[in-house]
Amino acid sequence: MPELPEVETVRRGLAPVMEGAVIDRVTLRRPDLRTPFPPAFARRLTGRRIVALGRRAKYLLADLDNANVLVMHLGMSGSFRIEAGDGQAIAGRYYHARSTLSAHDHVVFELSSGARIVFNDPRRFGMMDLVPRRGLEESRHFKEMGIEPLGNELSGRTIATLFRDRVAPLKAMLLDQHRIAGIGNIYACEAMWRARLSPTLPAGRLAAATPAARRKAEALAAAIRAVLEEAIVAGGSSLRDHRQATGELGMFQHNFAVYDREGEACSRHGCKGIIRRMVQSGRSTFYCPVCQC
DNA sequence: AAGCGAACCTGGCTGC
DNA sequence: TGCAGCCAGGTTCGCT
Repeated sequence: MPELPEVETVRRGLAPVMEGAVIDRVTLRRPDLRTPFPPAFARRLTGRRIVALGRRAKYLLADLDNANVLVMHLGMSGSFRIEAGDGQAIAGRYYHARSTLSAHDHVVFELSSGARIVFNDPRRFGMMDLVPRRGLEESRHFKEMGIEPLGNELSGRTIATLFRDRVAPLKAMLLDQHRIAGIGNIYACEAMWRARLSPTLPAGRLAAATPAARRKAEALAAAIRAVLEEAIVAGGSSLRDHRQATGELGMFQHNFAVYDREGEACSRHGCKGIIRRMVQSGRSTFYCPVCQC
């Protein structure tokens, strides 16, 4: 499911009920997700107050009052849902009533606010870990992680530096979390279309010392920033199963220019192209063969 | 070392 | 209706 905009949407949904709440009880309904839960995971969380809920790339970070951070990743199919007692408002809003847990509800957090937070993940590519706040940046999840695309670092110059001498296709570089972190298959396709760049362009070409290359790198940086920001405003993209933690659907899928639109007309003004699908490093790439060159 | 492909796991959809 | 095959928003490992 979730790329940066979906994770940010989930964070914004969870923050009002999690921040300031104490974790009364944690239930693990299986021993692992993609990786095992760390030792004594539930016990170490119990009784802790959640100070803040943050995000780094596609990771959610719950800061705890004992200087540890609960690190969570949604993988491909992970989602959170917020439940409350019947008719009980939390932080001024109503949530779904408590439901019977289903087979893929793997983790349940019961909070002092009365909220119950359920993590569901059919494919179990998600992950949870507990890491000391000091040294978080050096932990295995974040040590090699690339820049935050909505932060100040992203620019044409940065892209040129990150892609210099790389011969791999642009699409593969955008998916490489060690360079820019948070972009996934949908937003890589959408950003390349917005910047009118070919997915097969050797990424290093954007680092050439020519005005044209500089313009392309700037266009790509602007496109990445714009598409991620617009998607966040729309509550992310709901394809099969992504929902916001509040249960609402994201709406950005209606704004896709290329993703999952094979065979449709390119929507760029004046372009007569037909959207095509190709496979790059095992993933579908959607693009317009006419205006992305 | 960089760049691929495969693997992890389940469910939904398509076509026979 | 049943079943095989393919595809899916991510990450990591292992092979060239």
